[in-house]
Amino acid sequence: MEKRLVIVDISSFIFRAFYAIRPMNAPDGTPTNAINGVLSMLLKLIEKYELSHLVLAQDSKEKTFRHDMYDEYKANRSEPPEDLIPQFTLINNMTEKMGLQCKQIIGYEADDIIGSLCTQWKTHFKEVLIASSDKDLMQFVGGNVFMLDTMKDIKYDTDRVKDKMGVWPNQIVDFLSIVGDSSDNVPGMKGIGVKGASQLLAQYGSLDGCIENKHELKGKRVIDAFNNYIAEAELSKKLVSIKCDLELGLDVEESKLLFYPTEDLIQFLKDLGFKRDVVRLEKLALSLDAPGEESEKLGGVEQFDYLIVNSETEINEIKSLFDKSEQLSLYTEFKESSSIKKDIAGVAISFEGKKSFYFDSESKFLGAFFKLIEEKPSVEVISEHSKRDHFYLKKNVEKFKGKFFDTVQAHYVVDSSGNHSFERMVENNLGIEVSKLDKKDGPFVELPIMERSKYLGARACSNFLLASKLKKDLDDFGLKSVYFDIDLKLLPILANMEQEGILINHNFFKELEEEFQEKLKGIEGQVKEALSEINESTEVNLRSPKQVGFLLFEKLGLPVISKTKTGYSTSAEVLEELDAKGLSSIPRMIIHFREIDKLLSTYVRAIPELVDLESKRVHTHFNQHTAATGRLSSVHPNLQNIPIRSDNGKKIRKGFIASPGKLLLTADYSQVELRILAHFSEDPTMVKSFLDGLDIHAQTASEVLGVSIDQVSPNDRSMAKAVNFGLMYGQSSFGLAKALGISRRDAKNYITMYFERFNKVKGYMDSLKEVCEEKGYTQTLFGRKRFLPDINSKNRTIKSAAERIAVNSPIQGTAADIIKIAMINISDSLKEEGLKSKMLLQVHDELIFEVLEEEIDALRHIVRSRMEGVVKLKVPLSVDMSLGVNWYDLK
DNA sequence: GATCGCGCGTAC
DNA sequence: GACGTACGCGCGATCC
Repeated sequence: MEKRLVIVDISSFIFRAFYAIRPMNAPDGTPTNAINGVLSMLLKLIEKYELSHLVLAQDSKEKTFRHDMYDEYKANRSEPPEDLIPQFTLINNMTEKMGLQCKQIIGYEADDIIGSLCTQWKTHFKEVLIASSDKDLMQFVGGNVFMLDTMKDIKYDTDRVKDKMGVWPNQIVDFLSIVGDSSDNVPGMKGIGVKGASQLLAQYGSLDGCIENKHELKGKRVIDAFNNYIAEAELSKKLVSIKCDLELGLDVEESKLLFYPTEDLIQFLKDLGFKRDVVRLEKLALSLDAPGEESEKLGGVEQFDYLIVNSETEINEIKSLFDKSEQLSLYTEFKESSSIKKDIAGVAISFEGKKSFYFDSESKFLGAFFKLIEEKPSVEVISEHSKRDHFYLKKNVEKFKGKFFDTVQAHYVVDSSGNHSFERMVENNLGIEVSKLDKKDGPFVELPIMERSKYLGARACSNFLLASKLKKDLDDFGLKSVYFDIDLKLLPILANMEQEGILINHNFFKELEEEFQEKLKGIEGQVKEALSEINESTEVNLRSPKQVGFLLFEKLGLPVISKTKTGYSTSAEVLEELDAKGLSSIPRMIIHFREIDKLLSTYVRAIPELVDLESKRVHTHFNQHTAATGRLSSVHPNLQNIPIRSDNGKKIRKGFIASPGKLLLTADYSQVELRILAHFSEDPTMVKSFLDGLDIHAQTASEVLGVSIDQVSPNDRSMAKAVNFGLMYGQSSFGLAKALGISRRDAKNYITMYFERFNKVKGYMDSLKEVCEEKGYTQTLFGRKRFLPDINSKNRTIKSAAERIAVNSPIQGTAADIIKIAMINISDSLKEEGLKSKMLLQVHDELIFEVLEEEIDALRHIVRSRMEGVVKLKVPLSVDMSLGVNWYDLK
């Protein structure tokens, strides 16, 4: 990071904050508006201006040398307002607890401290910024010194000063000597104002220049002034001149910004009633260094040491590092990026985050390194991508038993929002920039070896440092258990599932492709025919929403149902509505075309492309750091959205098959999210219906409609089902009405009746929002956090969106935690009992296994008991299981 | 020719 | 504006 000093005129901040912010009080009645304002101005500075050093300059309480020169100095100042007085000390306490450097020198004003800092320190910094509203300080602007108006976000350079004041920075002193400064009771020269002074200075350069050329001056008032008030001008000049040679007694490095929200500070702010600032503070802290770690804040790549291992000397050094270290970081680069089985191109390791050792893939010294790992099974391997490195080490280190620390996963557990790329993690947490491979430099293997060792070495070192930082964060935020007991344990299990893959019936996909191809041609023919009947011969690409919109709404003149930001909406919902109007047969045809085309392009054609040539199976990748709630995601291909709802779509599942002699076993949690809702809310009606093993949706309908459960019609049940689901997403009456095709009033009634019947559900949801507002995050049953800064947004739309997330995340996230724990326990049991059946896939509430026929009963037993036994809730967890030769025919 | 945002649709 | 979490296709605009 570039060195940037900000000097804050703290008195100026305090007064501006006091007048800018409406009165507010701590729980004990103390006024707090200035404190709050100063805090947020300081935080804004820290967040926005990338400062590395900060000094607060404070006025002396005693009389200053200026009072000695001039009795009347600042004589026009009234006492500060009553409500502000008690806040001064509190602000001092606060800045002290923030660890900020505050400078005060008896007999001098903040201006003198600022002037001295500027002059004496400016060569140490790339930039010096003065945060004050005192015009006098503009005299220092120039070169790398700027003045900052933090309220208006203006950074004054010399040109801006000239614009604002009419004179250049080096003329500010003379300018103020002439016009005076009413706020400090500086007299100036009577009869000359702002305009006159800037004209004079433009012409003669300085006050002395004016005096020398006194006889040339024009205008009665100006001449009078220079005849009578020269003494006043000279006194004024002394008053507005700022001392630049004060003995500061402060070392540059003592002003380094090491701000960290300590317990003490947080408690202090909580006592003042600043709940939301605490959240902002914690968030900000994530992007800053903790105190005491500044030595690790290295400038960048060139700060690390890079060794290429090419002799016994390095191996011996590594050996001695192994002896004294409990961790090492390892960073690998693969020859081809996407697949799990590809060979590595190079690997760098580091034991302390300072020095790295690089091995090329062909290095004859790798064997020695692997042997050292094997001899030290207790070593913790810090990795950025442990699923990948897990296989690398397992392949090369016989009986590899080491444990991993995965930094991406830790970063995600600490804050599941945002970007977990290596470059961002390292930059945001350590302030270190690491290079990225640039495509135009060619692939990794083609770089010179020095470059290879530097690239991976910098990553190995910075990942080591990152791990230390993240371990501290996990501890500070109470997230160690989520990380170590759930996510970290799941990673090798996911790696194994990915490597296992699932078998594909290639011929089936080819046949289905032809079948769907034919269907598409048929539909295209129908569309053409229908169009020719109305003498419309335009060619339309049915895959283009734009062209479809043009056809339907401009050529055919159908009524526009809704619009997107780029044009007409042609969504299925719109097409259904058009079809219902019966004006044209085309919308229905497009619905059919879209359905088949979607299946064909996204699944039937795409999946066989991803079959691994060796294993003949598809190996999806499960991401555990992508979904903000704690869920997994699946990519390449996504096997978590294989169709099941439509008949045509469901057929695709026939293409996913068990290996010969094996079967697929699926096990899914029944209504897991609603059960979690029942557990959390403790709603007696809902809890009871789960305890009684009833059909929850029918039961809901019966409760809401006040009829017995056997009087519930299928339509009633599906209404209830929609409400149950919508509920967990924070759906409004508007949304429910749209989903069910009923009026908004009916939807609203239904929801009202629902909450009357399920009274505690409402209370639970409200409490989720409240707790989130207070704490700034939501939590799952197992303690996984999701931060929601938007929950306190003043923008209603943003706030309600955050509220819906606050309602949904604990439920969705708890379900995600539960199935993750089940996977860990199942995996343990399979190992313990020596079963050869494999877990292949996870689809949020469902697990898919490939099972040997002779292991069916044993596996069924393990899966059920482990899934249902994850945690004891107020309602039972229930699992349904089926068996089949493919993913479609399940019994 | 590569990249990206958009509209749309699939899953839980 | 209005239903939470994902991934990914084809189109078409835009960048190089």
